[in-house]
Amino acid sequence: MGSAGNAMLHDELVAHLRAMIVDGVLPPGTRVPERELCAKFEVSRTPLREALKVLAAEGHIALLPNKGARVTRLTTRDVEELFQVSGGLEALGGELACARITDAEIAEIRALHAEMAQEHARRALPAYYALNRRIHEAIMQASGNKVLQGLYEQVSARIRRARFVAAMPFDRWDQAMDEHEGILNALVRRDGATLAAILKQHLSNKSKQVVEAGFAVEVDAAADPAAPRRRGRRTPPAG
Amino acid sequence: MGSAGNAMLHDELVAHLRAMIVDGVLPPGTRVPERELCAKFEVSRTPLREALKVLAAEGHIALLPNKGARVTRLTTRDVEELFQVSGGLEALGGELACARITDAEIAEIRALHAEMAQEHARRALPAYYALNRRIHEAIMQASGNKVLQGLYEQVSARIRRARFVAAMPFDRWDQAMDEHEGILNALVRRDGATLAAILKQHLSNKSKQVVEAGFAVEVDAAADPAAPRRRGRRTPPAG
DNA sequence: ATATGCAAAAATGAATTCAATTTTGGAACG
DNA sequence: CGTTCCAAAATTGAATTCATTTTTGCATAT
Repeated sequence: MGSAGNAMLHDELVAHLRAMIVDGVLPPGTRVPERELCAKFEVSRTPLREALKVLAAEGHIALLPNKGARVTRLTTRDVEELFQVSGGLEALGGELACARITDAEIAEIRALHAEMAQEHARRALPAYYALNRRIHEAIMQASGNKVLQGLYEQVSARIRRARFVAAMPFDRWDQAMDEHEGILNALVRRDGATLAAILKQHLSNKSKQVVEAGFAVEVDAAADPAAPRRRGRRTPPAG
Repeated sequence: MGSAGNAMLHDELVAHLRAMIVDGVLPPGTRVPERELCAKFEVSRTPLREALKVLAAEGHIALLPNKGARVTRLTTRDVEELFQVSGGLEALGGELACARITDAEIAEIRALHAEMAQEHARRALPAYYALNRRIHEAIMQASGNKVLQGLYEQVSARIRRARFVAAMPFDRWDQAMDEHEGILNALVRRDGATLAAILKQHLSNKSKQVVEAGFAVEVDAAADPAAPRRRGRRTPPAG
């Protein structure tokens, strides 16, 4: 058997493949090399194909009949729609959270917020993003609604696939930090309506920034299926 | 081959199974008889199991390791959470719809509303429900956000699985109709904030009603897995 | 030299086969 | 009479096999 045991197989496979897509190991537009992955994971095609169906249902890959699986490419419209939905989900989550969040949970978020402010001050973007994500997830957690958390995670993963980490103008970054001050404030005051409004605006602003930045800065050109391929042609003669 | 041709197989299978679950042909808690369904649909286990994985990812069935698939049972908490999320999604959809809905679309919704009022007046619950659903879907459609529509459809399907059609007190029914008057009004005025608020309240009220009514009135007792089974015991001797 | 056509190779979709776990039926025992 | 244990049957999870479609490589014709 494989070195990792076999107690999971299907679920692990789905999670692993999803991570590969979300983290950009399989860039948007790439064909999913079924046989390679089978070899890599040391499983047969059956569980792998089951995993592909699930990921297709989640919107991460497209299944073209008789033409294999491709990592879906996000259009500008997709990104805008996803951010809109994320805004709605986070607004709801924030509102619910205000009604039931504990002081301990707030303290934890406050600590994350302080850490994030530090990273903002030293212009450490990846660290800032990691903490930013943890804050938003903590608020969702505090909503107490598992269904909501699940959908948010789904939408978040789809958004995260567009790796727009690179471009973040300083003025926009400062603005985002200000918005987060407002988020923490509203949370402390348990002001659900205000928190919801700020979160929605926050996501809307983020959407604008991402779209304006092009949001696809780090796709691998080699993975572009639109690139023309030569067929049955050798290297041109040198002399 | 089968009488239905084979151009679809997988997708059709998923849709068909999902419909069977949502429509209550496979009641909550029932084991999904894999072999029977294979015979019924005239397919092998491979595509059927792929469909089961997808439905599991959508939350319609639970996959117990080595113990088969079961149609998920909705707890009271599940219902409350699903209605909360649905309220959030519909609020967002209504808000977006107000910003872009056309007069023609409003006219169509107004017509549906009038029809629904008729059914309300004559106390025809199933017809009322059908029109009610079409109205909510039309608003979502008018939002212009495909991602939102998809998630709403997913959540809606999960809610619809609890068939609570039976119990609807008249006073609550009248109240729901009033709320729908408000919905139509806000839509005509393109008042997104108000529409969002009404929709959220509408769904919250519906949730309360459904939970209070028990929301599981028509589950088949024979499908209850909690029922104790006898093992290796014959009928007791009569004399 | 380029374009067209055809056969070989590869990839996909689904059925079948195989191994392992769980459930069932009944026999032995207390 | 009830309980426990074990073997047989059924069910599940995964690998392999088979048929079909698509893609590729090369030969041929214009």
